[in-house]
Amino acid sequence: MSKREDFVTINEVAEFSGVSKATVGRVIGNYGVVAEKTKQKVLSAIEKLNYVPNALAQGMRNKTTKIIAIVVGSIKNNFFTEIIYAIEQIATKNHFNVIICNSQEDIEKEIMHLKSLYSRRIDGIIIAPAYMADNKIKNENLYLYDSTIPTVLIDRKVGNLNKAVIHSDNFNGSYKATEYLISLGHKHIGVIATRNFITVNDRINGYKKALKNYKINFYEHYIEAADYEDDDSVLSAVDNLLTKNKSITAIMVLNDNLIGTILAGIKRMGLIIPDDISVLSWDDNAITKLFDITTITQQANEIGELAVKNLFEIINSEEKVHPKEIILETNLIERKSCRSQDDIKVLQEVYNGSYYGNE
Amino acid sequence: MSKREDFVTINEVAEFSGVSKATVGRVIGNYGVVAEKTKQKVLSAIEKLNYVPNALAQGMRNKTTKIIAIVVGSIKNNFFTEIIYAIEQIATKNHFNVIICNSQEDIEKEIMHLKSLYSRRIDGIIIAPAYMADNKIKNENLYLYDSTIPTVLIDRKVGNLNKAVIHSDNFNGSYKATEYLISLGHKHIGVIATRNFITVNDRINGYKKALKNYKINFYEHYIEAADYEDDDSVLSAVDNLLTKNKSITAIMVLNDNLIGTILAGIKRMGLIIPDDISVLSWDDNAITKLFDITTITQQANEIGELAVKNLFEIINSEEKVHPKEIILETNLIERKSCRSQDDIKVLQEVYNGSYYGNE
DNA sequence: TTGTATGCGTTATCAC
DNA sequence: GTGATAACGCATACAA
Repeated sequence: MSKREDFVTINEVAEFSGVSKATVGRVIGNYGVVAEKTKQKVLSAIEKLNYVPNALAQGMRNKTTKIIAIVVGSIKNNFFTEIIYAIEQIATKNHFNVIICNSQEDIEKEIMHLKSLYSRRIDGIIIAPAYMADNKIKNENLYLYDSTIPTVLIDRKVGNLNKAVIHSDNFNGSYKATEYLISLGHKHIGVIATRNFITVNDRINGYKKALKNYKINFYEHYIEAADYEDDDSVLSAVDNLLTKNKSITAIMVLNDNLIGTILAGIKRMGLIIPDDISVLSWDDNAITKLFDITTITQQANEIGELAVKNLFEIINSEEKVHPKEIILETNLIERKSCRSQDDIKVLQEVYNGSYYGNE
Repeated sequence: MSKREDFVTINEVAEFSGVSKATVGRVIGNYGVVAEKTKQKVLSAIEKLNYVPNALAQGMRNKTTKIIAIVVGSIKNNFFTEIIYAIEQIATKNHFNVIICNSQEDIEKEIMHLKSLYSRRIDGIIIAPAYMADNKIKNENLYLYDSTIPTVLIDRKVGNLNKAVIHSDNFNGSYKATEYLISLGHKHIGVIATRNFITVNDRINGYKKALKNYKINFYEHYIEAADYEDDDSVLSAVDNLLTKNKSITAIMVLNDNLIGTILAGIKRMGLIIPDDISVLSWDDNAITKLFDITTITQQANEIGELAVKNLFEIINSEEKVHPKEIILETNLIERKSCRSQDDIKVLQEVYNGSYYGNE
């Protein structure tokens, strides 16, 4: 690799303006005293030479890099993109740069990134850890997660790391959603979700809890797994769920990147929403909006904002440990994709003749 | 701000293993000769102390940072996200970190970012410049764009910067799209587009050229501007276009982030696609797929890949100047949102009785 | 086979 | 008011 040696240094500025680099430093750093005339000489030299201080050298000297990093599972995921956006906005305002790292939900890749970030001595890390519900951080890597670099976890909490965590109330969000469907008279509620993330687990637990509280049977086969990167797996999840379980009247979708394909699958089966099947999704996006899908939303923007703000708080604090858990409420946005079962009962009774049978 | 001074240095490793730091350096850098026994001592010290070399110091010494940056208008935009994703993938494979910068299509912000990146002495920059068709780079900032830091421009070409550029063939893509609509018999084709980006200009020019070639009148009022961050502006663009110009039979949408709202607007007016109005969009996303919208696609992933690959080529080359223009073809994905006008004519003739009138 | 010494570009203390 | 200089952590030429 070719090395570039063509950046102007403070020495060249000093030479050009006929003073020592100490004086140039005083002008740049705005400290000490400099004669007005000297100052002007230096400033004009800086401008003429296009001098921009070397941040690496500053970093070494000052022990601060003005860089934070954000590590997420995928930057194609809407939820993360919105979080990153919020983080970048605020970081920039504070004159920080943001390094993005994509773990692809792979722990090895995540560790590789953390090591690289650690070596850069960045000032802070925001991470949505790629840890599944059943994973643990290996001892040999613990120093990367539990370093003295200020760290904020988002979206997912990891074991007993003593770090600030910011995430949605997945359990209650799902509980509310299930409760809502139950209130419409649904008793057979299917679920489609991706793999074993902690967040998804919480959502499934919320669903189970609601069923239990309302004394509704839970069936393991009402839950179908799907891989959002594989459309076919999503389509066949819809197929399986609805053909094997004829009594299902509503589907809860626990991940936002599934809804598009699920709608396509439902359409393919010739079913109408909400007449034949009710649908409730997670997170809001162009599709849920356009199709008037009732959905549970997370405060992605707020998660991002809170993450940076808390990170800066930690960076600026003298304390070493900052345990803290912020749990954000989810919202149920009621639209037109869920139908009351009472209507259907009426219809069925009409159809069966029993409704007017009493006349 | 609290400074951290708790990172293990090469000196501590040396001390711990009872050798000089030069020897530690030899072990880490895998150069020179080290006795096997010494090597083991050092390695175990590194592991015990969790030593990770300071990349800042390495950067100063080696004059390379292993960081590249990507500067785009918005990281919420699908097109850019896909490009960033491709870049991040390849950069990581090459042990580079990626800094993302969001210019919000604001030149001042872009310059601020470039200055910051310049100060970090990063190894390369990929930028989608925030320059409108009529903008020029001020002389005082030219050094930021025309620095010796390897640079690749994407999506948009800027004046006469002697840099590698990678972008889609917007002109011909739009020409093809217009031609396709004309071939279906459309003569009154409306356009909805965002503001004055060079890319959009090219697309409009392609549209005009096609009309001209097929001897079809061009009307300025067939082009409506809309702001994708303002749903109302999009809705009223649809409204204006279709109520003021009753003869329009097809709409071309020149930016992908508009299509969702435009579909909503069309639906609101009670129009059916493609029976009442044909729609052709730009870029492919969840919505165009779900609604079977015919669209022009750009090779976003390829643009990202080519951008990094060319960037690395420049980084590894001895040459100083790398002018180059790679123009990627767009594809017309024919789906079901555009209807042949012949069908309609037939229908109209049936309706008017003239079709069977000759019998 | 290993150790010593120097420079990368800043910042800031100390001396004049 | 200004200049000389040390230190940050690493890589490596040179010495031993």
